[in-house]
Order: sequence, then structure tokens, then C-alpha cells
Amino acid sequence: MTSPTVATAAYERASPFRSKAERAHDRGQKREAVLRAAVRMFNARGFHATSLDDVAASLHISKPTIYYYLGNKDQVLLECVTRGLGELAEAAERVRETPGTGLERLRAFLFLYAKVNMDDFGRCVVRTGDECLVPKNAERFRMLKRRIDGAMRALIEEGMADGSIAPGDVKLIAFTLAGALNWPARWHDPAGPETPNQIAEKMVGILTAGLAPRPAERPV
Amino acid sequence: MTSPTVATAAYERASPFRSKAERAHDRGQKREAVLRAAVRMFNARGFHATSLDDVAASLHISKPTIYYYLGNKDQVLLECVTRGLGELAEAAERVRETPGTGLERLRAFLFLYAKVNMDDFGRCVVRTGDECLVPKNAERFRMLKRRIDGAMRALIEEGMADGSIAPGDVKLIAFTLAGALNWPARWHDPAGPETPNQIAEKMVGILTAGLAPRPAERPV
DNA sequence: GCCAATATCTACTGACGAGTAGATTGCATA
DNA sequence: TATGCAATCTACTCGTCAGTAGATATTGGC
Repeated sequence: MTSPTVATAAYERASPFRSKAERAHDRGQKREAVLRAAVRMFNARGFHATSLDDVAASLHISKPTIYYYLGNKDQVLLECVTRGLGELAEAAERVRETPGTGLERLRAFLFLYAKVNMDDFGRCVVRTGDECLVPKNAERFRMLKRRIDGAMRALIEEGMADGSIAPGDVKLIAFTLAGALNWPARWHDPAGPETPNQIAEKMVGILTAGLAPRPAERPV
Repeated sequence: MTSPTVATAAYERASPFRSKAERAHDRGQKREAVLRAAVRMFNARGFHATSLDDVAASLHISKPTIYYYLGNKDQVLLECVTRGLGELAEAAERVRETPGTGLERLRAFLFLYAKVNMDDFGRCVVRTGDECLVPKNAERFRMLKRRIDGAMRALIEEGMADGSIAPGDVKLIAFTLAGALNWPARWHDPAGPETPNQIAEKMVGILTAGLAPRPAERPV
């Protein structure tokens, strides 16, 4: 954690005296470590059941250090969910450049969406209710979630327009897909046998195809 | 709440003196009211963020009265989720007598499952994590959930066996379906325009058919 | 009219946990 | 080498809340 990782000459790298840039980098690393410890514990025990003393203890530091790096408990949670939602927004961004039909693009998004939800910050988004945050932060949280939902609906509409998705209630379809792909945030065990990739792939397949069997592809 | 509802002669019914049965009935009603108030508040604010003092205040009673009727906070929560899981078990039971293909029977179950999840106790099941309960109760909670999951998987397997459901990973299909149908516990607003019946119906349709359009039914 | 059971309250204890004050240490640069 | 900034700690305050002790009606049965 204290070893410099920015590009420096060898003799500098061995020196115990850190440059300004190195110290800033260190600081960033520590901030990151604190955030990660917090989100893991929030996910494992729930936000209200997690005390900042516990989080601090897991890193062998004291509570004021958390306040030094991240601020109060509410800000910690806000940053966690903002990270998660940022990852989802990035997924939406990446899909914007994906070619293909509406369905193909939606599938690409759903796949990334599912994977984020099996990661620390994504899981936190799913597991956190508005009621955990103070009103001002909760408003921001809702706003960011609405944006993701909007991206998903846009893809669904696109698919309906080009005929690659069957017509239907767009809002309810979005909620159904989101619900199905959020759920792994509750049950997925990173130590389990199946990787997030495999799970995401299969789930997207199930949602695309539906339960009822499809007639075999007919040659044209 | 104090009016007797068991069958009694008219003069008895007007009497301010209640019979043993009537008093027992009253007591049951009160117990029920306390449980309902608790589950509503748990759902609205989360378990940890809800104090029993708040629950008591919402009924214009005092905290010890809750202990008198229901026991400690953990027991209250356990009873809430046990109720919800009881409703789901009842749904599974009812489907056992439903005729039809595996898919038809599964659809019937999913429909009831979705509706329970938009009800007070069902919502509580979804919103409650194992980590909210003391270990002993959490174990019981998990066991009851496993039973519901087992019922769903059995129906899926039945459908695969009779060809009404496309073959696939049974466990993951069950999780996908459960996730999608659990999600309304988070977003559904009973005061909203759509009834639980309508929502449940549409969601089951989406999951059965899948996103991709199906070729029009071909006449044999 | 008295006893026991039922139902409910007020008023407390004890623990836990968020958040802060202020001291301390160590490095960095003038 | 003195000064100031960065990083971290110990030791508190204060509020909240689960859970309890024990008092106080009310009422039914004898």
C-alpha cells in the first residue's frame, strides 16, 4: 500500500521519501481500501447493522480515520451506490456503441447489468433502499436509478420498433428484467462454482427465449 | 374491535359482558392489528430503522403492549416472514390440485407468487435478509424459503419432462423467475393505477413468452 | 365483596453507535 | 531547526432503542 506505483527512477522507488504525487496516490489507495471495506460489510450485514467501528476494525484503523477519508456514514453509503450506478451508466454508454438490432443491443446491456450486480458496488445499489439515506441523498440516488431505467427502456423501445422484440408494456418489461437481474445481488456467492459471466449469460438467455419452447429455427 | 363477531343470541350480542370465546377473539384481533402495523412499518422503513416505540405509537399504545402480544422484536419479524412464507406455501398447495401441463401449472403458481409479493407479509419476506434475524430464526427462515424454491423447481422439472417448458438449468430458471417476481415488493405502490392482478398477469406473460417475438401460431 | 387473571401503562436500565474535540506524530520545506 | 500540514489516535458526548420492573386498572368467577 505504501510502495509507489507511479513511474519513477529505480533509486527513487527505493527511497522512503515519497514525492507529492506518490503521497496523493497513496491517499487515493487508502480511500479506496476504506470504501471497499465499507461496501463489503454493508452488503454482508446490511447498512444499519454495520457500525463504522466495525468497518474500521476490519482495516485495523480507528473510526475517525474513516471520517477523515470519506465523511459521515451517509456519505459513505452514497459514494458506494454512486459507484455502482456509475458502473451501470458506463455499461449503458458502452452499449451505445454496440451495433446490432434492438434486441442484440439490449442483450448486451443486460449482460453487463447482471455482471455489475454481482460486484461489490452493484450489489450495494440493489440492497440499499431509499429509506437508508437522508432525503437529499435519497433524491440523488433515485435520480441516478431512473437514468439507468431510462436507458433500459430506450433499448426495449428500439427493439420493438425494429421488430426484434415482441411488443408489450415497456415499463413492466424493464422492471421484470431488472428484477430478475438484480436478484443475484442477494444470492450470488463469489466463491461459488459458477462465474458471474456464466450466470449472466444464462439468465439473459432465459429472459430472451422465455419458458415456453420455441419451434426449431425454420430454414428459409 | 370490541364488538363480538362470533355467533351469539341478540341479547348477548348487545351485552357489554364478553364471553370467553369473544374475549379470545378480541385478543386475536388485537394481536393481528399489532402484527400488521409492525410489518407495514418494517416494509416502509426497513427493520433496523423501525423502533418498536414507533410501531406502538402508530396504534396509540405503548411498547410493552407489543411485547405482551408478540414478544421481542426478533419474534415479531419472524412471525411476519413466516406469515408471508405461509401464504406462498398455500399457493404451492393450491397449485398441486390444478390440472394442466407443467407450464400451465407453473404459470398458475407464478401468478399467485407474484400477488403474495405485493402483499404486506410477502413484501416483508423479500425485503428481509437473513442477517436481520438471530441465527436460530434465520435458519428457520432459510428452511422455509428453500421449501418454496423446491416447489417452484419441481414445477419447472415437470414442465420440462412433459415438453411444455424448454429444457435448461432448472436452478437458474427458478432464481430468474423468483427475482423478477420478487421485485414488485420493492416498487409496487398499492395506491398506483395497476392492480396486483394486472401486474402479476403481465409479468407471467413476459416471462413465459420471452423478449424475442414468437412466430404466429401455425395451424396444424 | 374478594381473588385471580387479563390488559395496559409509566418509568427505568443498559448497551450501542454516530459523530467530535483535541492531542500526537511524522514528514517537508523554508 | 522552526513551522506547518497530513494522518491518525484516544477519549469523550449524546441520542436512540431494546427490553424490563413493577404499578394500575378492569373484569369474571366464587
